Order: sequence, then C-alpha cells, then structure tokens
Amino acid sequence: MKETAQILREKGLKVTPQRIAVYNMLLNTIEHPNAETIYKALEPTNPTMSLATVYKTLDYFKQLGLVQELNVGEGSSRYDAVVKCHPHTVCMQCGKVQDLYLDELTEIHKKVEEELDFEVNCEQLILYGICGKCRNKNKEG
Amino acid sequence: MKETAQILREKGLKVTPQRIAVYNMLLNTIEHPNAETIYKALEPTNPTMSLATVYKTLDYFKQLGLVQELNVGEGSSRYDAVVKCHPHTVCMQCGKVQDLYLDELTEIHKKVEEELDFEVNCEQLILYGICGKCRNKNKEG
DNA sequence: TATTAAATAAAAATAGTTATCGATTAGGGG
DNA sequence: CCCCTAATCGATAACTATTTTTATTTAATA
Repeated sequence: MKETAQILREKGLKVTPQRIAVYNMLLNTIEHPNAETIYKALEPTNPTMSLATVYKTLDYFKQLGLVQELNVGEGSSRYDAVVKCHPHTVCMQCGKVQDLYLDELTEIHKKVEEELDFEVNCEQLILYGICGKCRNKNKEG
Repeated sequence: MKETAQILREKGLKVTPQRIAVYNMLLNTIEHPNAETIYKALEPTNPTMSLATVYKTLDYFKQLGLVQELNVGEGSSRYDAVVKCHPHTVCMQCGKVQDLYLDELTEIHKKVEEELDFEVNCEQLILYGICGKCRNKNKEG
C-alpha cells in the first residue's frame, strides 16, 4: 500500500496526522461517510481532531482530486476516495449508498456531446430504490 | 390551460393565492429555480408572501407529486414542475440547468434490477460540463 | 354568515458548513 | 538535530438553507 503521507506530499499538502487519518479512513471503507461520520469514527483514536478540521481537510482533498463529494439528497454531503465518476444506488429505506459500474454511460456521454452542444466533463447517476436486504425484510414483516 | 386551482383541489390542498402563484411560476419556466429564486420572483406581485411559505408549499407539492426536487450539488435545492424522472445537464461555468431526455436509461434500470438485487424506483442523472454558449464565450475571450 | 380546520407571516430554532483567530506544528535551512 | 516561519490546527462564532413555532388570518363548508 502506497504511503498516504507521500500521496499528500505529492499533492503539495503539508502532512499532518489529521489528514492522514481522514484519507486512510476513506480509503478503507466502501460506505460513503459524511463529515460527521468521519469525525465520529476518528475521534476515539484521534482525540485531537475537530469537526471543522474534517470539513477543511475534505475541502482540500476535493480540490486536489483526492476525494469525490457526493450528494444523494440528504442534508449533508458524503465523500468517496474513489474519484473516478461512477454511479451509485441509494436505498430509500435504509439509506445505504453503494457503488455501481456501468459501461452504458460512455454511450450517453457521446450522444449528449454530439446531439446537444454540451461538453460532458463528469456525470453523476444516482439510482433511488429499495435494496435486496430491505425488500426481504419487508416480506417477512 | 387547466386551472391551477383545480389541480391543487384535486390533490386535496386548500387553494390559496400563494400556492397558485408558486405552482404557476414553476409551470411557466424551464429554469430550475430554488426556493429563494421563486420567492424573489413572486414578491413584487405578491407582497404578502414569505420565504417560509414558499418552502412549505414546495414541500407539500413535492409530497403530492406536483413538483420534483433537484439537487445538483449547490447549497440549495432546485424545483421542477416536470415530475417525471429525467436527466439534467449542469453547466459548471454559468450554472445553467437544462432538461434532457434519454431512452438509454430504461436499459440501465433493467440491467441493475436484474444483475444486482436492487429495485429501481427513480433515477437522477446529472451531466456536469460546459454548455455551448460558455464554450463559445471562452474561445472569444 | 358562522364555524373550524388549515394556511399564513414573522421570528426563532436547527443543521450543515464555513470563517476567524490565537495556539500549535510540520518541514526546510542551518 | 534544532530553530524558524509559514501553514495548519481546534474552538467557537458566523453564516446559509431550511424547518418549526406561534399567533393570526383565511378558505371551505354548512
């Protein structure tokens, strides 16, 4: 595993324990935590960490392309260390957000660029629905 | 044009001038205004109108399926009287939000339902990029 | 027109995020 | 390896979008 410290340094960021903690946490999860969740997860092991620092750190990371911000319509933003654009599913019952990979989107990009006069830079596809787990739970109940 | 008052009444809403004003405004625009924009647009002709009422009205409308809420990653939500799910383009330069219609999405729905265990209810596709107008402006500059 | 439940305006509260600022610390030069 | 300086940190205040509260007004119906 490549050193987080080095990645940060390459991006021109001063390396601090707080930044390493935030970045590592995002690397090691497939959940898509928001700032508050990240803060609560790190607080026990990093008692010297404030919510404001988490926000500021995420903002730096976002601008340097280290993380991706994701808004699925909740009050707050979620963050993803996978920075390549990719679709997500959002379960409207349990709120779980999952990654998704679909080749069909490149076709759509091409179509929009050609037919409309719009240069697509990045896309965000969110599929809202009910995940299998919740569907099963509903049948039982 | 069908009476707005009647539409509201059919949905079980009490008909008030404020609600008529908000709904008509959304019907007559292809912009995707947020609550603040709606309020500012209506204020001159409806001096007796508050921002809180706009928010509450939009919330009622949303729950009754009269409008669709759209979050393109700004601080606030935008609203659309076209309630059928449809993709949007967002120009990252001028901020303009435009509607888009793509048949390819039904294929994607089907694929996700079959291959993953996820029941798709509604989708939101946002294509971020630069619109033709801004691209031309950039060339000139 | 009287009744009544619902809607309104204004203000206060709340949630998420950002800005401020003095204290602290990372990292290059010596 | 230590010192210096600029960058970053944490705490808290401020800010923005939205929701709730409350007292008042209004629409719908009898």
